[in-house]
Amino acid sequence: MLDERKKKVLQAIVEEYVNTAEPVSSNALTSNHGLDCSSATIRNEMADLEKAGYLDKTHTSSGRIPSEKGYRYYVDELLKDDDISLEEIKYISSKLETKVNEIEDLTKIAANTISEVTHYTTVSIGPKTTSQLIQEIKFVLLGSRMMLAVILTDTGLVKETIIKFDEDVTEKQIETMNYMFNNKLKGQPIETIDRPLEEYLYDEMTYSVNVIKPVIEQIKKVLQEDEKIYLEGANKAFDLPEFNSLEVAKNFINILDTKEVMADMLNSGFAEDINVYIGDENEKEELKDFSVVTFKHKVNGKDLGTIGIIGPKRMDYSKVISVMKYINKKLNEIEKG
Amino acid sequence: MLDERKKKVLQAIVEEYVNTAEPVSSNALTSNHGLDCSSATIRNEMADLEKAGYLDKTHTSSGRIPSEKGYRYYVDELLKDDDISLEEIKYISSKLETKVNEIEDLTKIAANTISEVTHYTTVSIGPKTTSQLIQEIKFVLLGSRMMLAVILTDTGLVKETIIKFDEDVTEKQIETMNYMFNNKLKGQPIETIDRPLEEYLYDEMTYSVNVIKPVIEQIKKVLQEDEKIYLEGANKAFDLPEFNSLEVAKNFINILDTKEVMADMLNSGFAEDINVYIGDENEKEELKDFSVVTFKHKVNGKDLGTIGIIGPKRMDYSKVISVMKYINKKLNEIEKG
DNA sequence: TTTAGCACTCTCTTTATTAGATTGCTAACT
DNA sequence: AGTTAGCAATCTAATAAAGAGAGTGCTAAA
Repeated sequence: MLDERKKKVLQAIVEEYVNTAEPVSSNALTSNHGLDCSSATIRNEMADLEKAGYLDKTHTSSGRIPSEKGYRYYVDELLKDDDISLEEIKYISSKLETKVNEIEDLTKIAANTISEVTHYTTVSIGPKTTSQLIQEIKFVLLGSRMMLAVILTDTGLVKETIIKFDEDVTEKQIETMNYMFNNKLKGQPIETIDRPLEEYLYDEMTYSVNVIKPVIEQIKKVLQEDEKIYLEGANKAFDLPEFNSLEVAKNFINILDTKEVMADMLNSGFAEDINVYIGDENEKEELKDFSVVTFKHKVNGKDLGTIGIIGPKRMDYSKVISVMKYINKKLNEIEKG
Repeated sequence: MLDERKKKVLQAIVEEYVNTAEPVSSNALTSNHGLDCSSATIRNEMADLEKAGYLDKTHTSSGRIPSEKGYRYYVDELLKDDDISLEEIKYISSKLETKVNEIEDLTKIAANTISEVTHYTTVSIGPKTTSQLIQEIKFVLLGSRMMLAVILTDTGLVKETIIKFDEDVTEKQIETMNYMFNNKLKGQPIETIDRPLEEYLYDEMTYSVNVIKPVIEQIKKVLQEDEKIYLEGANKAFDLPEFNSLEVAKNFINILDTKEVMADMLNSGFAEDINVYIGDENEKEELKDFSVVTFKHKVNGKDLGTIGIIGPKRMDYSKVISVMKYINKKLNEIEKG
């Protein structure tokens, strides 16, 4: 357990380092941090904190930087979650009040807003289709060989897909098919579309496989396909000094380009709605030099998508978490009001 | 007019520089380029080419690099447009034969293929909605306060949008509205949805403005909204030596992040189907240090989207153009066959 | 017209030097 | 026992100097 002064010193070092990106010297802490003692005393405290693993040095005679353990302690114990200005509140409110018709757009707007306010790169993904129930399926004939299938889920998600046929189909065929599909799938989880069901549909349908097959395949495809990942503010990272190394910059761009890493990151286990992964805490090898904060965006318990911030370990955790909490609150207000 | 040997020297320098990214010395050209003369002779030719503006030096005693004029001459006169290997042909063919139901997907696949084969970053955009005719509009009621509008254009593009109402609407209302909209808009260019038309619709419709207004607004919005821009292989640029400068790298990421620059680039005037813009030839200030090759992808004269390659001025124009031409040929074959 | 030869120029790399920042430790102070 | 001043030791980062290497331009000969 850290005593009060050690906590203060650790907090001051994290905040100072987050601001300046330079190792923090004992001298720098004597003023403006409410630590009423000399630099020598702070040096002693720093040495203790380093021994305990909360601080690191870049070289023997450098100032200190927080270690991952230090950041973790800061996030768990010292963080301010109301680090948000009036201007920021205004900006966020105005952005979120934009009317949108599709859930994914709302998540995108939230991700964009977070990126704008925090100056970090964000990635976002829509709600997971698996785990949702099919509420209704509608077929709309477009021309004689093309159809649109619309699938509604219980959480209000709408999925559309175009289906093309190799032969002409009639309104009547479409209607029958639509009835069959709804009959069988309504209220079912999306994973339901499995082999037995497919066989049932093939059996029941009296007409050509040329018609029924593309429908099943395309619906399966659109329901199973990975959600699109949206990126915001990729360029913002390049304003940070840690990205002045080409290797880091290249690495970062590579990560953002690898959709699987991003998707796994956003979909990984959520004990809390807001999760912080610092450096090595990230499961993915590629992310071990970065910090990630994910934010599962829910309204009334319904999953509406996930937003992730990727930045340096020297991230302004207070700002990021304050903004996320405020956005969460605001979104729930809007949805209910 | 350049004599045969000067052409050969210029061509050799462009190709050598494209390969190595190093200024080309007179010595490097004496072997392997079909130039049967000494380095001193080549030095004389190089001096002439430099005076004429086709070559540049990085410093007084360095080898030569092509100037923008040099690249332009190469592209116009010396380019090979069959610089494509059997493996590449096979790879491209297999990628393009993937069945797709939506036009935009085809353009995306083509852009992805180009990026994979050339190792440059590509951006792509779907067909322009303006300049297309509305073929049909379908309304589908989803629940009691939500509707899906599907708009078909003459080129086979399908646009969908969800519309939400503040009051309950009936199937019958939707049907009437659908009839009115089709009656008025079928066969019309998309720009048709203007003030007078809106007024006509408001007048004709007997029911609540709460119903008709969101429909018109949302349809207008979806038809006018900017096409999405898809990016492929942003990380590939970082393997090129010209991106070893942080400034250039940052610049590049900034450009890719600025959707307007990309959209303007892809939508700018097309005398030809394939257009090459070298450095300063780019209209956009941001692109003046890069080269861009755009490729308007058409089948049977129908616009299906545009793909652009962004890379260094030291781009492998022969490879890029060969690949584009082959893809163009292949896409037309597939569409017709 | 082509080529060999060579001085000249410029970059890039390596090494050395120096100034500056910060720590850790010791000893004195409260 | 905790705090502080003082100072040697350590390391970085910036600057300067020196030398190797690559390539050109020019002159004069083939």
